[in-house]
Amino acid sequence: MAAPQKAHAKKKFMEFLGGKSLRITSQRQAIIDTVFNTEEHFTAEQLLEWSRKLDKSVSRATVYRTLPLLTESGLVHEMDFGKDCKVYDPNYADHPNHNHIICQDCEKIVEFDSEKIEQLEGEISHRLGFSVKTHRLQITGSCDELKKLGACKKKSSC
Amino acid sequence: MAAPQKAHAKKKFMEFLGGKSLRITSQRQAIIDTVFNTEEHFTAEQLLEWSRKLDKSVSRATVYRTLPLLTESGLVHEMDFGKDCKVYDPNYADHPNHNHIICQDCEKIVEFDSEKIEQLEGEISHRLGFSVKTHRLQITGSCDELKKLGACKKKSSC
DNA sequence: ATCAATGCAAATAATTTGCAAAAAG
DNA sequence: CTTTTTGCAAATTATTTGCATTGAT
Repeated sequence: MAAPQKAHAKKKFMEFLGGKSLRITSQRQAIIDTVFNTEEHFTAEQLLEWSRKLDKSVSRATVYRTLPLLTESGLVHEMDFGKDCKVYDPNYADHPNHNHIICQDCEKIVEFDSEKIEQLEGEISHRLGFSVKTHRLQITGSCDELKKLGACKKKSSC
Repeated sequence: MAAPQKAHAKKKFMEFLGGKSLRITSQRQAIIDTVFNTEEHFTAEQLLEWSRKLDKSVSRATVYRTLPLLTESGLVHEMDFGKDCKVYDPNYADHPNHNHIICQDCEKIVEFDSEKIEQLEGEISHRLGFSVKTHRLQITGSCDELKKLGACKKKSSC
């Protein structure tokens, strides 16, 4: 269950680095291993913390310098959930068009795909004279847990 | 063309303030008049600038203290278009569920409604065990101007 | 050797806040 | 009078950057 997931994405990112003659240092390796070993969204601060478990020498600056590379590669997306800090989503290699639904109470995030919505987006955009490059759909609401148990535990990342 | 639009929204916001026994000072009045007189999205800095044309004494702090009231009332929404600063949208009184399509080059923003998408969102959310509270759909792409003229002028707010 | 990458600490930039003075009810 | 609001300037917070040093190729 903990074995290296997203091996494909990791490899792709290494190639991305190579293509720009950027080096794979031990710090970057730790960051990459962390990113492509989780399905969870994370903040810069969390990534720092997690990466340091693999390599104590990872600094905040290096995390902040690596994040733009990850997003530029398209394998990680920068998200905004209305918090003060940015959140990063490592699941775009598998599901390049996925959407998010977030519980307003516990901040649980569920990802889903919808071809129908995608298609409608395309039609409407075309009608308005746009050709679609990216789309981002976020729904917020209450999750089952809240309805059943009366409350779901709050979380907060930054 | 310049006459007070959104008179209804403005009135609603005044009532919202009254309900919380908050006062309508001259500075707040200038800010409110500005907000409900435009269809455009704006940043805190722009709101400050525009409000000062109505009342020189409006300060940055007051703008920043008034914005949360505007969003709390639901008449203005805080948006995030991946820029460093937040953008505010004053068009939610008329179209409470509208979506955005943004040109990646000139940052032109077009708003649109889609009942079909809304319905799909509801169905999917329900299937995933969520009841929808809000939804936010942003599409980015290239606008006609770019395709026809080869380029559309870039803009940047912050 | 050469050029990229690092950690550190200082710098940014948007937003927030403490406080004493001013204004509203 | 009492309570809210203001402007100012200082504080906060996430993120970025300059620089001298270290590490990869």
